[in-house]
Amino acid sequence: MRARDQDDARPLYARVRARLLQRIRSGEWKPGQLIPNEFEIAAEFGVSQGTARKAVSELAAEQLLMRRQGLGTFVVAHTPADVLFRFFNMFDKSGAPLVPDSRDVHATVAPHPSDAELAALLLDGDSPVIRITRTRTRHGRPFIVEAIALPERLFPGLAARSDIPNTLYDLFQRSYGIIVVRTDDRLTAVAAAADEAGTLGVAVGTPLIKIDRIAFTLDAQPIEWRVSFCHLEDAHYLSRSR
Amino acid sequence: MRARDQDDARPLYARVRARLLQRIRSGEWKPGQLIPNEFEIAAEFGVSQGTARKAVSELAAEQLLMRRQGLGTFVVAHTPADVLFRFFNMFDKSGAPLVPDSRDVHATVAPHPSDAELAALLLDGDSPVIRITRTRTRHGRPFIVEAIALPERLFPGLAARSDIPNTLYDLFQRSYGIIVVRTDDRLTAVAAAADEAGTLGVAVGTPLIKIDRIAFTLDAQPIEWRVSFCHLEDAHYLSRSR
DNA sequence: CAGTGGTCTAGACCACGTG
DNA sequence: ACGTGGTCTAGACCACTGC
Repeated sequence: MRARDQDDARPLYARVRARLLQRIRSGEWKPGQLIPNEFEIAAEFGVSQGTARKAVSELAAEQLLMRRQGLGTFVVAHTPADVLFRFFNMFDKSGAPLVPDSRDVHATVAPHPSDAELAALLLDGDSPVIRITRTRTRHGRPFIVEAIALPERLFPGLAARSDIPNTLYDLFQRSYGIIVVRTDDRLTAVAAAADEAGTLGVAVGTPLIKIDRIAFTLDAQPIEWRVSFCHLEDAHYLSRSR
Repeated sequence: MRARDQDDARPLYARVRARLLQRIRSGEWKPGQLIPNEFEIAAEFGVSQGTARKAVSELAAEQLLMRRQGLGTFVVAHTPADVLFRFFNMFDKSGAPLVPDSRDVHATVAPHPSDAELAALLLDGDSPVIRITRTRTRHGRPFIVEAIALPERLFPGLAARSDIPNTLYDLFQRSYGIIVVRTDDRLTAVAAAADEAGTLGVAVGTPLIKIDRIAFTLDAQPIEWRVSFCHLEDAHYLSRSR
């Protein structure tokens, strides 16, 4: 790889990075797999170890690769615990993370998206949509009711599974090769309507946190739209800015 | 600086970083100031340019230094706009940031902290506390009422100022040399009580977002405790996870 | 022990912003 | 034209892991 190719003005490390990323995204390198060491990558692309290292470092900083000194570098394989820790932002009074369970999970496929789904997921009008509803519990008591919309094209057969798990993002990676790298949660306070109040066991009008979430993949494509109504007793949603 | 001093097992770049940080924190390098270039830093500490660069890069990644290619590296000087963009997480329906104003600002000094202030700010019982209350408006209409507590020791004279500004964190840096690097917001939904409802012009019982915020300095010390009650019409709080 | 990621060097050249 | 940050190299040694 020559420095500054005519058609690609990016630095060398950025081009190496892009090609490594492609291997992760395409599934050529699978979750959990050991990738070649820095000298092998350097040799393959005809760059120095330092340049290969910088490419790997960026992907590690984005949590797509995981380095372990003395062992090697691996493609991340998200576990349910990873996903909860990273994207589930609710904690109890003492600061301990809430560990939700799911119940009453229903999944259907709609042949056409609603207007809201179309806008949230940037679909066209003919794209089927998977709709999942579920109730999430804490110590056996319901505290979240949520509705999830997914593009069916990217998750074929998901709606028919009898084993839709509690944490979805690790399933997205394991079974569909889709890595969620970012979520945007829009929070508002709303009064519980009759149906939410019934499911959550609270009075109509009880203040709830409404979370309107879009999850994004590597290339910033919206991959999931999720609306959750949360009744947080002795708990809170934590947002950290830095 | 020899590699791996006896008393300091950290890498060279980490030790250089620590000494640069000290200069920022102590005010030896002031906000907005141009710092020496990478070769000068390298020469001063007896390391290579690459090592100096790594130290500077980490501080730039933490937003304590600002690099401008061709110009130099500067100590960050937060402007009110910076602070809003970085730590004020509210947006309207179209995704545009809300720009709040402040009114009815009242500041007092209490000789002893309340139990809650003591716990939030990790104070001892004899530390005076500055208490600020204010109403924040949007298009001239109140939408947030908040109460702020600060350790008086770190902000001497602040309560007596007649010009407490709308954005506080840039004042903290400019006038007191304290840089806020992280905020933790704990969000819950609550029903408006009589006083909040009155100030915000909503019915008692209206669902509000309550934000319980702790702001932290460089060394992870809590520096501000702020409780805000927010009435977000056609707006939301945005939390991004990655 | 061998092999990996992590640190460090000395020097070179490139790209950008200012004067 | 000059000085800055940004990239890149070739080579060295350190620190950790597992056999």
